[in-house]
Amino acid sequence: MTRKRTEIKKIDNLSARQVTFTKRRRGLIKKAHQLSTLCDAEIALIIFSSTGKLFEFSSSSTEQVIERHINLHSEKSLNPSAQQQVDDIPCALRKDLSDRARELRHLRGEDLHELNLDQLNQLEKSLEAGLLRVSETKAGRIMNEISALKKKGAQLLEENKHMKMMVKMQEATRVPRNNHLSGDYDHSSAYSSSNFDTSLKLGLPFPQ
Amino acid sequence: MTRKRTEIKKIDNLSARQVTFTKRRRGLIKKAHQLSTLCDAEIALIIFSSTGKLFEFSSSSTEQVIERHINLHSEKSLNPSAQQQVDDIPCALRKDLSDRARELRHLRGEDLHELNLDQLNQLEKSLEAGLLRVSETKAGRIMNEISALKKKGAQLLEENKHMKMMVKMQEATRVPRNNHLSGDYDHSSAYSSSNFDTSLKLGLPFPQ
DNA sequence: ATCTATTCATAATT
DNA sequence: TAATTATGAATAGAT
Repeated sequence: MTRKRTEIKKIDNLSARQVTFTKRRRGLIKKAHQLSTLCDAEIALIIFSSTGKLFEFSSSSTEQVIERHINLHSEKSLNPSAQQQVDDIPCALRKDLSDRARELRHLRGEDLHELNLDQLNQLEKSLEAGLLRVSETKAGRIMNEISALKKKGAQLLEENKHMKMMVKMQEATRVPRNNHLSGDYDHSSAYSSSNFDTSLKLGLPFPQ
Repeated sequence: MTRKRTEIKKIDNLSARQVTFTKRRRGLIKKAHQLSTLCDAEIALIIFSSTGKLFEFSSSSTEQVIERHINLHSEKSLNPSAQQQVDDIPCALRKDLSDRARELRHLRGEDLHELNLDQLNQLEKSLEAGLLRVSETKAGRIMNEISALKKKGAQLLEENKHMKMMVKMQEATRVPRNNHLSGDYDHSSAYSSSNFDTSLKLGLPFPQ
């Protein structure tokens, strides 16, 4: 909303999207808070980022507002009253369960004969979107690993140099004061070998 | 926020409060919509006015977002095992339910931060396999539709030819035996027009 | 409801 | 990642 009029459609660039998400999320929560205070309204705001992270604001408690919302909606369908409690809930659960199982099968490419062409198209879109996100996440993860390894590598190189210098110095003064220097050598050796161990552990996240 | 800096505290004057509520509520919902669109976030916004009236916005469905919110919070608190005896089956069901919900979210590319690189690779493979199957099924379905349409087209062409011949013959013998031939013409016309209807219906599976 | 002066939010930039 | 700034957007008060 500044420097340039912003078109309201998904921001392609990932990092720009993340920055905008952070800024606008803050702004939105601020406005929600202001509205609830100024006008004495009860507000719940639930935000899941595209990476699945949860952000929420509530004037009271999110659970409380959700409960109020659910109550309002269930009042419409709450007449066959009492005896369901033990019986009906498991039934609804079962329904949910089988719905999700079916959706999972479809996402795995099973039982596709149940679907018409429109549903297949929709499913294809959903799979493509999911795949894209997974690939993006994986790429990001890998880039992080690589840069961490590079950093570690540079660090090790540095330590290597240092060690070589130590060894050289030691050799230069080898014959005189033999006992003292041998003690120094052992110490630096133990130090560097423990560092190599650490680097090997850091390498392990790639087991393939 | 204009004409004068507004202090964020409850507006005393009732009508001023109502006016502000209306204006800011609209603004808030607009911003929520923009955020969800720009950053591909899943958002639910629930607003109860001080008079108890409900206003809501959701990028998908409020129920869906609420469910996701509840799932996230209930997964954290799932250890106390003892007192379940009667509740045991529903509990197992619930576990199943949330497991499947999680798997579905992952397949949709949500909450991927929960997964390590191995799991991401596995998920990617699964999505690719599913996508392949869906694409193949879709392609097969489309090829079938096309060949059915072609067949129908050929059939219609044949019938067309036949009709033309009939008309020609009729014209050649138009003046004599006028009544009889007119009856024949009507009959074949009705027949062919019903066939055109059939072909149009077959075309419908492609609504795009 | 509409208008406008002003503050606020934020896209681009650093 | 965190500030800064120029400008578009929201809105308080007036009509």
